[in-house]
Amino acid sequence: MSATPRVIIGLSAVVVAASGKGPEVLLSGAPGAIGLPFGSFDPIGHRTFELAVRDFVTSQTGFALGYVEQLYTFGDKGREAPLADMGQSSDADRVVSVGYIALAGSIDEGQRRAGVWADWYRFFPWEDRRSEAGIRALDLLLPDLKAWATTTERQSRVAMAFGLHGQSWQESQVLDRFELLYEAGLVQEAQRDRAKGQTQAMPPAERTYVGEPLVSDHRRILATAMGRLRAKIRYRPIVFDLAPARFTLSELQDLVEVLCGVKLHKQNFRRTLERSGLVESTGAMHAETGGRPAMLFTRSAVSRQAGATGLSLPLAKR
Amino acid sequence: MSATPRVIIGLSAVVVAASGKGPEVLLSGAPGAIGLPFGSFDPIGHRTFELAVRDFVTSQTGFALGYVEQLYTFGDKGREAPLADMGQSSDADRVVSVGYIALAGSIDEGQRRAGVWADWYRFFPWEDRRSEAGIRALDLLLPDLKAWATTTERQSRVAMAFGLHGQSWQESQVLDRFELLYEAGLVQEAQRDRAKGQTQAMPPAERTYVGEPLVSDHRRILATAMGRLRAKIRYRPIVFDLAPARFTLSELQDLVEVLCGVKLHKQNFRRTLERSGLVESTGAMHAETGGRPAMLFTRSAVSRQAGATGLSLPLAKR
DNA sequence: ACCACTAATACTCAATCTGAGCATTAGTGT
DNA sequence: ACACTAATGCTCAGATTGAGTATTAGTGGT
Repeated sequence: MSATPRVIIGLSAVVVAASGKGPEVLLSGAPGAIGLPFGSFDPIGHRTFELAVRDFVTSQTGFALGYVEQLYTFGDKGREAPLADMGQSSDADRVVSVGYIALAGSIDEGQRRAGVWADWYRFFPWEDRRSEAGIRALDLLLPDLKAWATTTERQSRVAMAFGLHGQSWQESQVLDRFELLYEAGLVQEAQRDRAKGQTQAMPPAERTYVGEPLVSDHRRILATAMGRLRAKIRYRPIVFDLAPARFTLSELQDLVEVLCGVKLHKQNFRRTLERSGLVESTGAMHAETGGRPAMLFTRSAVSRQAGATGLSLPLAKR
Repeated sequence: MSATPRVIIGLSAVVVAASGKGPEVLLSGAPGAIGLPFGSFDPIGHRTFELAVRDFVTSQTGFALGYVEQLYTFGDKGREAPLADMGQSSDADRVVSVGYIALAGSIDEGQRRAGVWADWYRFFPWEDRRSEAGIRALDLLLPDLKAWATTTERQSRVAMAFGLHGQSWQESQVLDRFELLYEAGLVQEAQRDRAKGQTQAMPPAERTYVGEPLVSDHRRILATAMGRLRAKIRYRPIVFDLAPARFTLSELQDLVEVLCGVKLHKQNFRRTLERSGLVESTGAMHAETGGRPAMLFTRSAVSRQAGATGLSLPLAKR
């Protein structure tokens, strides 16, 4: 049994930060081969995965991570393209990657410039239902998706995932949507992975894709993270790990909206939020917006307790 | 970098089935060294983890799994005791185990006897808040827990996890509770893991423990699975993967109660359930209970859709 | 000092959901 | 026909939501 090829455990981290305008993820790699921060797990040096993740993210990017949570372990053969720059996996090795989500809190311009951050909607334009660009992105994809959906099973999956035919758009089904686009060949990774088996490079595709690709299966990992984060907002107070220490309710709402890609009903958002007891007002005000000054809030002690719930998301009408 | 010790990927499965009276998990191993079904992942033969899990569970136990979901990847050093019967990991190897939950549906007596099934409350008596035995189990532990909680931080963790001081009992915090008991040395694994480093075996403990131990960190894996399952019941219609094809609402309620270890308010349970549209009545009746015959229901098409929600759990008063 | 403008905050109202019970059946066994 | 036992039905008040309308308290000119 010792002739088995090695298994290499890679760790990838989806590090999310909120920077004034939106959710941004930390990237690494050279142009053309951009991916998530990725490190390999050293069975001797690292006692736990989590420590290893904190470790390599900090040493690669200088950030100290706050909240860290294991995401998923990706082990499918064939889905990952070889990571060119790792230089330590031979063909015979099997790379299994344990993905982590980390929330880096709210970062300032300085920190922002220190790392390579990108708005996550660059990779998933269709996930932003608030912007014109997002709506347009989905409109571009839908005809092709529908053309691909030749069976009823496919049709119903598409309808569910993308909220067609009266189904509602579920912001957390990011992965389902990505998987469908992948299967339908509408994201670049699909073509790349198909080509991989062959010796000859495929001719460059005619197709212009919507959304930028990432190295290996990192876009899938990112989709998983987005979905998890969006779902978790509803049942655990994690937004506060992305928000600054003091914030106005509008800022918090903006943050949630941009993470979930949807518009919320303002008055109802504040109402449920204040009732929840997750925030408490500091005395201070914030008057930089040109309107009535807003109260500054902080997360309350309640929000730090183990069983604390998340936010309700009162969607705004059309 | 090629001198690294090998990493071995183990797969462990928490296979849950509902057998008339309660949730049962599939076990394997010899008496005294009971654990979860465990297999090691073969990087060549297995294309995906999920296939590997289905594969080894079926070959080890004869069951075909239904719903399968990845649980967590456990990689902490020191938490796992060596698995005696694996015989393929040398001391230098690092075993990382990817845990899966699988729901085996509703099993009959024949299937039940074919495998080694155990009521999961054998390992977590305190998790059953409906039975006298469960209440008593917790009462036995609380004094020791309180004695251990010397700092305010510990006290508040204990209070949160076990629903003391007005905090409510959260059925899904199974892992938090187990971790606290472990840290407090109130479960057998704690003592075993501490003894592991030493050459001499520790003298047998005087203490009588509440709840049976499992091999390696399998009880922790099981706790994770229970927590996940209990939480998931609320937001995804997974109960139906444990219920028989046709069931009465009382049977379904029983199933949920036993999984979550709490009593529910009957009328309200049926009300929300019927409103949810997750079930639909077959015409048939079931009259074996000695009372008014009950309508037999099935899960509806809605309950199979991607975005379908779970059940609400209207707790019954004291 | 006064006015227009812009967000932030306050209130309202109806439609739903929930928590708790009380009341009515439709079988089974005698 | 009668007692018993679950399964169903119904009711009511209190809390939560979805959607708006109505007031503020600053800011930037004039």
